[in-house]
Amino acid sequence: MTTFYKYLEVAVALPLNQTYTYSVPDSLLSLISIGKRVLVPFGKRRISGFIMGKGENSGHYPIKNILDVLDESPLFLPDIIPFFYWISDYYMHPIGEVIKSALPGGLTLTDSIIISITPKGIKALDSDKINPLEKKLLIRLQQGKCLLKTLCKNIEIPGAMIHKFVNQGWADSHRELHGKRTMEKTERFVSLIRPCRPVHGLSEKRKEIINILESKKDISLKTLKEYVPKSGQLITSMSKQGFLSIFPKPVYRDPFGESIVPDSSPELNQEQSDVVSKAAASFDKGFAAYLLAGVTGSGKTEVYMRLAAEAIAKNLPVIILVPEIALISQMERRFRARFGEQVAVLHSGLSSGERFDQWMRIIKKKAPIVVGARSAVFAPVENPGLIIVDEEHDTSYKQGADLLYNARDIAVVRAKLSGGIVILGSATPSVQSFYNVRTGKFKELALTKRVEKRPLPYIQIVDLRQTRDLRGARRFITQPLINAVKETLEKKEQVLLFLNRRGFASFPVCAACGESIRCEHCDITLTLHRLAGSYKCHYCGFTKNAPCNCSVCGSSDIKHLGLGTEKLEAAVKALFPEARVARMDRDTTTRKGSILKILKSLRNRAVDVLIGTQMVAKGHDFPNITLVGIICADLSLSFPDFRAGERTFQLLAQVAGRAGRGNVPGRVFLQTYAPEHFSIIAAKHQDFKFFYNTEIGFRKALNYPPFSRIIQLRISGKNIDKTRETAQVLGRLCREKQKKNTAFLRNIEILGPIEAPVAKIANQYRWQMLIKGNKIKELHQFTRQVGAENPKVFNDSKVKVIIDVDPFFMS
DNA sequence: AGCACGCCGACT
DNA sequence: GTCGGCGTGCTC
Repeated sequence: MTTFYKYLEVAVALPLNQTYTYSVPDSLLSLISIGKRVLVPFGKRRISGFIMGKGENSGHYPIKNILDVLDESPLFLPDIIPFFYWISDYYMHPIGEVIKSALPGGLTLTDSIIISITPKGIKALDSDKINPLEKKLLIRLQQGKCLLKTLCKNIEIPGAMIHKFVNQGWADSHRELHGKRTMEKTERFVSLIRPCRPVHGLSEKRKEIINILESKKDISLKTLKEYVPKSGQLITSMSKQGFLSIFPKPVYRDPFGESIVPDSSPELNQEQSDVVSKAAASFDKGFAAYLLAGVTGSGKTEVYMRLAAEAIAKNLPVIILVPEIALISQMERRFRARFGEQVAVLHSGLSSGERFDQWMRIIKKKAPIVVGARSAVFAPVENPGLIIVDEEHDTSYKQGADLLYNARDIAVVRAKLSGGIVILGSATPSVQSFYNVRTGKFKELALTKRVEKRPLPYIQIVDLRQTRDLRGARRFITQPLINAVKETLEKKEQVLLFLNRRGFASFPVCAACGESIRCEHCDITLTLHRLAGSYKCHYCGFTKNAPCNCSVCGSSDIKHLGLGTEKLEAAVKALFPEARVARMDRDTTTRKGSILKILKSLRNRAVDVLIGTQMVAKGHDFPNITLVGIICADLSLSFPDFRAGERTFQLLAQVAGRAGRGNVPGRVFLQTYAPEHFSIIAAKHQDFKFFYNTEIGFRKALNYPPFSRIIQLRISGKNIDKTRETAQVLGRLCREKQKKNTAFLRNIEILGPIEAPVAKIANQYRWQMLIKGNKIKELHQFTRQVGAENPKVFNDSKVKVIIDVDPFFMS
């Protein structure tokens, strides 16, 4: 693998749209290979960069030597580099930052300036010629050296004064590297140095230790101490006496807490084996994309596992993407039961060390199957032969910060680049993916039958408009639902109540003056969390003690309008005092393992009624739930986003699918103010095709995706006027650019700029603009040109402009 | 991103 | 007159 490149092409993790050429000193030549990090001089700094390949000495500028090679083995393989460049190009994101986002975190290092005091500075402290500010700085420095950045932030001292100190010789400034050089974990191990015969004459404890060490090559100090209690002191002294040695040894961090009983593959039904054989037939035959539309409970996971088995039998690595951690652990358990040690996992629930270890296991080809969250699309397998994206419609595949990629979309790209096959699975496919089936881009695979022939639940729509006048709890839990809950509880079966909003009340309003209680940093009302005794902002996290008086008129008479899961919980407890109620939302599941705890108590029948937000909608297996109540189906329908209908349908269909997964058929009550809305009707009939056919008509009429493509520009800044101004300038620049080019004028539509639906979040004023067109290439070209011609607008430190290609959330 | 260079306002 | 603000430009 070693590559004797004299010159290297290096990508640095900075917002720069190019790579840089470095030369390699002879001493480091043998250490070079693509995918390793190198430490390079960059301007006055030293930073880490990634080796992308062979560089050229063009002779146009002097080339610097790299300073060091930071990795023993590469972090990525050459085959993934075209994928990185594709992403950098498509999402208009600097290549170095793309790689940084793709790799496990904590690997980039930079150096920063350290300031320390000199003897001359200490002497100056005694002088009476210094002013109080200077004294303050000297006293701080006397306590120890300090980062320049921290110094400026913590003590309010102008940076210039620090420079003056350095010039006067009172302080010294030098650079130190930050970040870990290696992420390997070591533990202290003990081994015997020389045989200690005879052992008689030694104490019992010594004999015991020697016996253990003789039977093993080495043993971790921790384990040895467990075998021989209270031996810590003794081991140390034995090592000092030269009997044994204590040394650090790299250990592998095991993220799999418990071992799992192996399973064997069950018999597939006809449909499942058809799907498997159809997809498996295209292994080794180049790129192919499939949409696997399978109703809930149709055994998609088993299909995934069979295909994975076929792939690794052909030596093709497999990646399985699952939208979130709670579901990953389910998927992971099933894959590990089948494939054991061949499975690696990658998700944010791992510690950074565990994550790194899994990464290295994959790259060293010890685990051909990777199960993980969206970032696992970057898993360092070589030329993946099969990529599976489970619940492909799920919005959490879209990364919301930094590099704004959609893992589902780039999974298709990665499969294409590696000539593998990709399978997108869902019970409620996205409009985009099904459109790709209709246009022949994807092939359709279908699972229409539930395994063990479980019937689909019966879904009844309850029109909330008829019950509007009722007061109290019955206002949002209607009589038919109350009756059904009662019946279900009497039969000792379990109930799931779904409400997609957490907290107690989302709209606290003053009864005296009508003013609502608002966030101090966002343009939004606060939500009362009664259990926590506070009002919380769901956008920035701001909290305020509750109860509190109206900030405008001082009245203490606050009405708590708006419904959340906490209020629902209180209402259920009032209506069914003997029922055992549990709530599952972000507030009750912050601690690690709390989701599993709730699921466990549900399985053990320690809970009768589960109340939850969309967290409960996602694929969890609730075997004893026979009744699902959807408290308000319309909450997601009113979002100012063209995908609101799609999300609503998906959410409702998924929640309804939670009912009756055991042997008992389920019932669903779907409460809504819009019973005639097609998303609701489609959800009632669990009819994806009906939903699609209606929705696609609207998309076409309004020229929304999948018929068009969108690039969103998000403008945000602390200053209300400057932000508005930048947004408007940007709008004008885009329109002027458009006018100069007939193709742009014909093919591109510019919408906005407008103020974002939530105009301020965390003290940032927000504007947005859409660039819409039928060809993504043209949108890229247009946006890139506008960006290149107006770098000042796009790189302003006061007002940030974010480019989001294929935006998911329009608010 | 961070760091240096360079050009205008309020202080010794 | 200088110190120090931050706009502009560059990093192999």
